[in-house]
Amino acid sequence: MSKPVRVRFAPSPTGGLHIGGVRTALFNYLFAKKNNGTFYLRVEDTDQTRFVEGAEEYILEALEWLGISPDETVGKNEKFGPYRQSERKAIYKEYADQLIENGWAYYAFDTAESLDAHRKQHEAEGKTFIYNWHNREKLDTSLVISKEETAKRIDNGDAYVIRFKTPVNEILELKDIIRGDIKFDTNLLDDKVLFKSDGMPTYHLANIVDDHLMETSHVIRGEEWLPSMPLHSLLYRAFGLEAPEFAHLPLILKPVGNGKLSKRDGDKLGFPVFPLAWKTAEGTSMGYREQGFFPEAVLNFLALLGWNDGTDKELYSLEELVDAFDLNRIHKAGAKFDPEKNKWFNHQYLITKEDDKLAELFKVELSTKGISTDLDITRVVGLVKERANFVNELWDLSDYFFEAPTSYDEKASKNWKEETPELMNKVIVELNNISDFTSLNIESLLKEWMTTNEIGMGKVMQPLRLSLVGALKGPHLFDIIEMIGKEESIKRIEKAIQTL
RNA sequence: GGCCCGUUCGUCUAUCGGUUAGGACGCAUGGUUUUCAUCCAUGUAAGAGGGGUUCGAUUCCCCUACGGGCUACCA
Repeated sequence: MSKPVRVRFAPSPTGGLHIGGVRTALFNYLFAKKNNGTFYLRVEDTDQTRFVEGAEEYILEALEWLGISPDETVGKNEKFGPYRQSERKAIYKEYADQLIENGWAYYAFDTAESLDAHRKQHEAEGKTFIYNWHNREKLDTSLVISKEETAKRIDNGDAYVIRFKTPVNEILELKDIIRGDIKFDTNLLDDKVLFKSDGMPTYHLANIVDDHLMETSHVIRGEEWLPSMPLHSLLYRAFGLEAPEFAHLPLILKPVGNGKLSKRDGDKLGFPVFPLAWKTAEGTSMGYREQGFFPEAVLNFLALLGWNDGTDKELYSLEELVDAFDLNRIHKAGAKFDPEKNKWFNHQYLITKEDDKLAELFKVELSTKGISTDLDITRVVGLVKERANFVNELWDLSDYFFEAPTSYDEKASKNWKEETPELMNKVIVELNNISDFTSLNIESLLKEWMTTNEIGMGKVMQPLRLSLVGALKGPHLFDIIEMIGKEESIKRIEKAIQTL
């Protein structure tokens, strides 16, 4: 256990970073920091057909927004660079050749069409086609022709791939940190393609070579990779290398219905599955950032999806997560994504944020709305923030501070009785007489007036709120009166008298 | 179809053989706020089924069911 901890997040730049990928990155980050190790990012772009412009930049930007940027990656501390697999082609070829040399791999000349035909035929007969020991010598491979013949075909330009020669009759007993011991029968494995005819390695080869060269100590990845673990383990053996430790994370499932969370679910169900908005030809998928989520809240929620430290604690800063994190305490089963709880986390972060920090964010909103004001925004935010889940809800919760109501809530208007206008006119008189126009003072003077004249509080307070706010909602009424001022308050009451 | 992983309240989860099966989200009710929200209190609701092992199983083993993943010259 003296080997330094080095873990990686290895996404493919094929689109926006999915929320499941974010969690994988987070758990890698937490594990690295917990163990004073290194968290690096490697770009797995070996499939040129699926490359998407801008995806790599998006991933880095997303991690940066979340505050879990890698220590090493493309263009940053390239200790074992390059960190883009497409730029490491020559390395993989060397390793593939080494495997051929040692008899761990072979050339296969089958065309995609002929393999397809084989599969279809097997399917028609109710059988499964597996490319492995039981048929590899009946197919078009270097195993059944001479070295010279093989070399000749390659020189001729015949398209070939390099396949792994999976050993036979062996039960592999592998260990996963989260799942414990897992057994695989090598006879059921297929001879996976390691090196493609386009000169690029497949994921499997590149992954093993790079994890070794980049001195990876632990491979923490999604459960969808569990079936590849025997192949990867065998590859390490073939290279005479010690395998890193493995931990396969449970998947994040759809909130409703069956299956794992997909990129399309978010827009369909009204919550983001991307950290940042992601634009494609078909449209833009919403992002956590754009929806007003705080990165801390997203991380906190994600961390608790499938992991907990055994206590009842739920709110963790990133530092606290690092401190408490333990791979062994990750739940084995997949977890359904819960948009409601996700919101709750954001609410928790919002109400504990300092008012002036929130005010800064809110001012941006206000200026895009073209609102200019002399009001103390920090105080406004402080008065309404506990009603909000997101910064972008602040406006709807506080618009009456900035603009007089243009309509009155229908239900609440029932509180406007026949005698109300007369009462409200008296309130105007009282307000006019107050010189020290502070919330506390207004409150005590008005209440005093109501008690001495034996006027029921409800008869005054409800219509008054309706006049000023337009509905029966909002913070302490006298705070509102002080904030908008004597003149504006009276104006609004007069308008209500006319309108209602 | 084959292989692998999984299964505690609606959801996220605690429990490492003996508990009134705990917490959180959600929902409901009550209190506070003569508003709304916050907050507080209370309630709601769970060990997939069947076999074992054991004095005793949610916990260990097996079977079934169900859920999930993989099964490409994609990652």
